[in-house]
Amino acid sequence: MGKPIENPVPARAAVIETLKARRIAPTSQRVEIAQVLFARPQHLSADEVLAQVNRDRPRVSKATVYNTLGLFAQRGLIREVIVDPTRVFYDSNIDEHHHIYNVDTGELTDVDAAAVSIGQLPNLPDGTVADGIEVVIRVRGRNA
Amino acid sequence: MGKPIENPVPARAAVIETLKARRIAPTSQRVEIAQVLFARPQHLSADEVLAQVNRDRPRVSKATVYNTLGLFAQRGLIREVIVDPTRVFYDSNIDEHHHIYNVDTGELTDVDAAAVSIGQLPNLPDGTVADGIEVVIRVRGRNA
DNA sequence: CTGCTTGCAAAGGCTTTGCAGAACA
DNA sequence: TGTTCTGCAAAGCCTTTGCAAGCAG
Repeated sequence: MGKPIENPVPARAAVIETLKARRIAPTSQRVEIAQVLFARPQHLSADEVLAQVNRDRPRVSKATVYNTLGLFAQRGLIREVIVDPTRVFYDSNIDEHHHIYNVDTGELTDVDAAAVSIGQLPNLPDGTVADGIEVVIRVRGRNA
Repeated sequence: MGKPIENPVPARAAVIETLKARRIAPTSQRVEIAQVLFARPQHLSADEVLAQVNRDRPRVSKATVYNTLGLFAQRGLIREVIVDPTRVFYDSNIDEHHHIYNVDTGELTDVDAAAVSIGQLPNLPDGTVADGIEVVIRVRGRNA
């Protein structure tokens, strides 16, 4: 017979390796959160992550979700997307890309980096170094 | 002698015209707020506007500042800049341009639209229309 | 043991809201 | 007099923090 139920999206072992690679101790809570995030490329608010992680039963507290998302972002595992003044989105896709933000629905859509060509960067203030470029195309419609 | 103190930056009359042009009733509070905003192109948080308007004496309440900034933004008189999860900046310059945001200092700098060339836009989700494009270059340094 | 983690609850900071009184046409 | 606006205070939301208990090495 095949193996019993396994690989609860994505493989726990793979997630643990990812965390270790960034020098993040793979505690059970962090692994749970990472599994939700890396199930697929997506944009989730802290609250959505909290809800998904604890879908069936309590696993991680709110404080830990916030701390962990902050840690992951700081370590470059995920990316913070600031487009909505009411909440921060965490993007599990860290490949260079941009976003379309639907102001009416709150929906966030990816835009391939290649789809938006950016010319030479302007001069940055002295003493500063670029930390990232984000292009946000705001749209409205449908449920306007 | 010259005229007595006048033109408290910018001319009250000009501001009133600007408001009327957008069909905003020029109440004294709105005019006070508009004068602060349009004294020069700048980026201010609601709290900063509140402080400047009431610099010498109470003129406008916090609630009215928030309501008014929201109204001005909605009417296209100013622009909301979402780059910091802790507060919204209001930009009194509505000409097409982008921003450099210093994550460490919270400083916001303008980037001329011409300094960043954007290629053709990607396809927008159906039923939606572009509402604006914002390029944010995050930098860190100096007081890192 | 010693340091890192977690969780609960409280605190915080920004913004919105309810509603009564004021202002204006 | 009807409508719009303002201000105060309370409420709301998302996020952070303080601190004691839990865990891992």
